[in-house]
Amino acid sequence: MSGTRPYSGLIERLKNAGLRPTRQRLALSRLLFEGEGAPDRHVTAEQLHGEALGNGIRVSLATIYNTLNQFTRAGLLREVVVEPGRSYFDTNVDDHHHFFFEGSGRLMDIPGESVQLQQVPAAPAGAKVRRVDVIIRLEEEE
Amino acid sequence: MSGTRPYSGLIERLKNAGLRPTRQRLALSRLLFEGEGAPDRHVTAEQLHGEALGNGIRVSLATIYNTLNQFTRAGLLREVVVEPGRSYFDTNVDDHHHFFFEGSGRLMDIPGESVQLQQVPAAPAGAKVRRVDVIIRLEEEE
DNA sequence: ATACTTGCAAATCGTTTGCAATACC
DNA sequence: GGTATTGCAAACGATTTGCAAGTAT
Repeated sequence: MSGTRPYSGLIERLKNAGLRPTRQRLALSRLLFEGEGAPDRHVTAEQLHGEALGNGIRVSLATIYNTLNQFTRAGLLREVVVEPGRSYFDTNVDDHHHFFFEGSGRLMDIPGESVQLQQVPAAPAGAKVRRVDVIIRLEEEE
Repeated sequence: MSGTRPYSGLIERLKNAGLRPTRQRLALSRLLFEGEGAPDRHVTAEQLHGEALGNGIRVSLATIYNTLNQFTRAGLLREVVVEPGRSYFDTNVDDHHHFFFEGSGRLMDIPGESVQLQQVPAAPAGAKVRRVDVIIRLEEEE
């Protein structure tokens, strides 16, 4: 299942982000950015941990958390808050919004152009808009 | 500070929601729906607890949590998720969106009409839209 | 009287942290 | 070699839960 160029540009990518390309960071990058479902992945720490273990990658959950946070700070990931008490990380860092399936807890990108705010209200004085999140919460029918 | 009609329609409101109007539920309703800042309040459990204690209302934090959840289920409150690890409850149950001040963790309503989605993408097959949340994240300038 | 609520303390969940061992440059 | 990173286990903060005691109808 491993390709011929196992680490393509991932090492560079990590270095550019100011992160040492360690074994675990590389392996996780691979899952996140080149794995099944990339480039539009939405993972929780637990999920990624399970996936790593399933692929024979030995990483502690603490490292998963640390890595996800570092990647987020470095701009490689984006954190999405939809549920109290659980964080999702999105491999798509561009401007876009989300569908959230309430039943299964699954998150899905909405292509950037298909939601358009007609008018974003002016930010209150002394504040500036850092980001606009649109979450369309879905109920799954049987 | 207590008015002449201390419980106005709150008892009815609770009864209609299928909740017994107990001492603590009434007191909390009063803070939430008739207190300072009503009818547009955004509280965390901790905040409401502190406020209750400050007003001489003896309630346990567990009861605050249970009450907020019951009120939410009953449609008297709406839960807003903006930060990982902290839940806000909104006394405004109508359709509307929020400004979120990242520095202070303060939440503010945006009047319903001033944000308009130009086109809400169709829900994926087998799912229907339950709610659309728009959160405008603000950075406070100095 | 009966069923529902409350408070407390303990339990749980997701996440973070301290620190000794280990890997990277 | 020196610094950054990892893993483990303990610590944490927010929230939930079990159960005995109290309260509403």
